[in-house]
Amino acid sequence: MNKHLTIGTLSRLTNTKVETIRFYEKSGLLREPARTEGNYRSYAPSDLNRLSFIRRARDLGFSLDQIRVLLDLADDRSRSCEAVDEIAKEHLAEVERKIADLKALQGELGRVISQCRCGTVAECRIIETLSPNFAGAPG
Amino acid sequence: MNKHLTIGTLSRLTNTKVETIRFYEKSGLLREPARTEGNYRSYAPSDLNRLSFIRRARDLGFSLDQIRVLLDLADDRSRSCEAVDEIAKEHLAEVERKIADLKALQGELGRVISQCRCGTVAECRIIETLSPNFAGAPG
DNA sequence: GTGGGGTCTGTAGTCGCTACAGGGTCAACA
DNA sequence: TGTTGACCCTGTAGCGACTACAGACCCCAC
Repeated sequence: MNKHLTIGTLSRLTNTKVETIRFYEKSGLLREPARTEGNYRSYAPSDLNRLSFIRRARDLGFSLDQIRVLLDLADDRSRSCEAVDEIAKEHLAEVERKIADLKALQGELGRVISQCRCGTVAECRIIETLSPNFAGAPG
Repeated sequence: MNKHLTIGTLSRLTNTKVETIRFYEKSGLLREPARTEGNYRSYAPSDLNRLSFIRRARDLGFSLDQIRVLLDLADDRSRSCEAVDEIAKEHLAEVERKIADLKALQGELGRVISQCRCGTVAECRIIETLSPNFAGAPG
């Protein structure tokens, strides 16, 4: 029984496109796997672990750079996990910044849209909001 | 009195980098301006209007494609502004989708982080959450 | 031996800029 | 008049995280 996996199998198991797996390899997140005689990539179970880790971290919105660091940290199991905590907290802070930005945007867009009386473009409050003060169409 | 503006002046007036203005031109959002004898771009006030419009729309998060359409619509002032309204509403809906996604992420990240006892990586709940079920470090 | 699926490498596209390199232009000042 | 220095020009490459080809090769079943 051979435990080695083709890239397609890995792709299905981790719900990751084949191209993305190759991209992770090129980016240094996955090491270069062994090859079959026909030059096909041949993955070990540990590669499946590693790719699953990457995908979960991506689902949580970590950048590839952050994941690179997390993977390095995860390899040394005796070290303190402070650094891990810090990356996660920094990421959470950024997510919260984005939420705040988008909420402000949501409010502004909502206001603009609510003023639209759906007449002609000339009366349109959306276009008006976007146009500079000295009146007239932008073009 | 010459009302024509250099790209640098336009840049300052609209708080847009010079490279970005040239990029908008190449992308077809701004038409190619007249040139001076020395081959400098020479902008008319209407270009200032148009660029201001683009920048406000960008601030509201509209894509360049959406802005292209909005600019076209704004040019025909007698038409109904329904299409404008639709673009804005679609954009708002997307902003709201993104907020929902980020909030879900925020919750998940918060939960993961709150479980961290800040011991070693081996005990780290953050790494554990990311790692596949069959235990062990990912590499 | 033929068909169809999988895989290979390499390159280019996405979005909205940003950052150069390597030159030309122009106004002010010594 | 020469020279500085700010501004401008074109063209290209980079960012992040993929995605989508083209054109070839491999492998298995029928």
